[in-house]
Amino acid sequence: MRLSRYFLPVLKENPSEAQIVSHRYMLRAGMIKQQSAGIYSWLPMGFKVLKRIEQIVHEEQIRVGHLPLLMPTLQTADLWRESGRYDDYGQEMLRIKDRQGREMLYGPTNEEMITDIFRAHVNSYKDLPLTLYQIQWKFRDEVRPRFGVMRGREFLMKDGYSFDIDRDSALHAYNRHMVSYLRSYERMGLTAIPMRAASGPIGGDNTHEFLVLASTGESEVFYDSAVTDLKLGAREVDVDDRAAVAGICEEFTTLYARTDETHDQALFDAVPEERRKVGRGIEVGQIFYFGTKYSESMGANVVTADGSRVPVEMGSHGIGVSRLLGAIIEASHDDKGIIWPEGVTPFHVGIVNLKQGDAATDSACNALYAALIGKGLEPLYDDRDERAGAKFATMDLIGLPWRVTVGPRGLAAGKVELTSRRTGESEEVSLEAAVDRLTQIYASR
RNA sequence: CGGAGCGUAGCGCAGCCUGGUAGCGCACCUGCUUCGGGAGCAGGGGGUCGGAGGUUCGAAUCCUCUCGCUCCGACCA
Repeated sequence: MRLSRYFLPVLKENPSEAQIVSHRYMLRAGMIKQQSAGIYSWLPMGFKVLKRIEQIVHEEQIRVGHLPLLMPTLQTADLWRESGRYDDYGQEMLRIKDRQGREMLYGPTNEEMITDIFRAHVNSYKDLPLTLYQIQWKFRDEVRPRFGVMRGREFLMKDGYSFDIDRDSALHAYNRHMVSYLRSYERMGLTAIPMRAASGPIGGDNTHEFLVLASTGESEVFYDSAVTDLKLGAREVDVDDRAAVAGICEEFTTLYARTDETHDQALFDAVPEERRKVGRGIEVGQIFYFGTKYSESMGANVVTADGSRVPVEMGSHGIGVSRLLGAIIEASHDDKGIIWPEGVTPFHVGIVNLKQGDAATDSACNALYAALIGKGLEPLYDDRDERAGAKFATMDLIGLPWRVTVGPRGLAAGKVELTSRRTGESEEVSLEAAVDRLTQIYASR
């Protein structure tokens, strides 16, 4: 993409409504525009990152055998009356009447609807296990939306629902989700720690939240610092191997890590003092096993091998996709702007032409641009007629992990400059070497 | 929902107390110079002062109502 043809309305000054760094940078980098309290338009750059994150979530869900589908944002009140949650959910649920006076709602979550789909089409244990998920917009009429996309009213969420014949199988689904989530977050460059959580309005007793450590987080967290060293990495996991999957979960949940809701001071005190940490975290996902809470109230039964009918065992599992943008920025920025991890960056590399209109730099930039595209990379070429400082400032703000600087001085020696946004380190290399390096860097992503 | 604020040009703000021609910086447009970390000079365009009502010869300014937004708290992916 050539910046001169892109839509990137960057702001020099901080919008007054933005208090936390991710919100400020998302506004300043032209990623979002607020339309109303807690409701945002996603401008091209923001939309691009949102789609990258969504793509990672999809890939990791599909990798473990979960099936994508899409349910509507609007639901009928009837469905929610069946589960009893229509009256329980409270003011957070946005209620709407259609022209016939029928009561509708903008879905804050989809347990009822997925259960309705399930009971209509699944009758036998032979169809289990089954995990269906979607990535769809939700609406929760928060009392006090804030922090930009971190606590919006409208937000994009991955919500998945698992159906199993018995408790053991359901717990395996729970564990499988944990592993899949861990890998998703790692691909986004995040350290997200699973922490024992309280269940809230969804219900159920077995639940973990995934927290990204950040000083601006809304939850207070207590943890053994050794958990931050745990990595899933590139290890192969057979998702049907219950023991292997449970083993990974054990590895990630044995060390003490809890939010203030479930904090147990006595257990915490048992952690070696130098590893005992108290901090704040951003919740970016949660998994629940809730048994037959919905299947019983809504009659989602299956026939077992011996011919009896039992309510299906369920779990639900969510990732806050739009919130992740905020969380990633909170976890990865400096005073100049965002620093995107390679896994989610909107463009792989920025090209800065220091002397736009100069025949040599223009043609070198064009060649570089074409070569990168030829390697399957997406460069953002700043071809605006701006001074060097303005171009650097824009690149730093929008946070592409790599920058290639092309100027007459270096070019005279046949060199361009490859700079890491994260470390600020530069190396002078030939144009071809820069392309090779970048190709290598992204080969594994 | 309790408490506290704020709505003046795309963004950041001043002006309001003490009513009298709507301003500044950034951004934008034109020209010249400049050109490796948000350039300089000159010129230019853009605002129903959130909305409605009232007081007044006259309202951004005073009064009433209303809408919107933000912050702190309680609640939450």
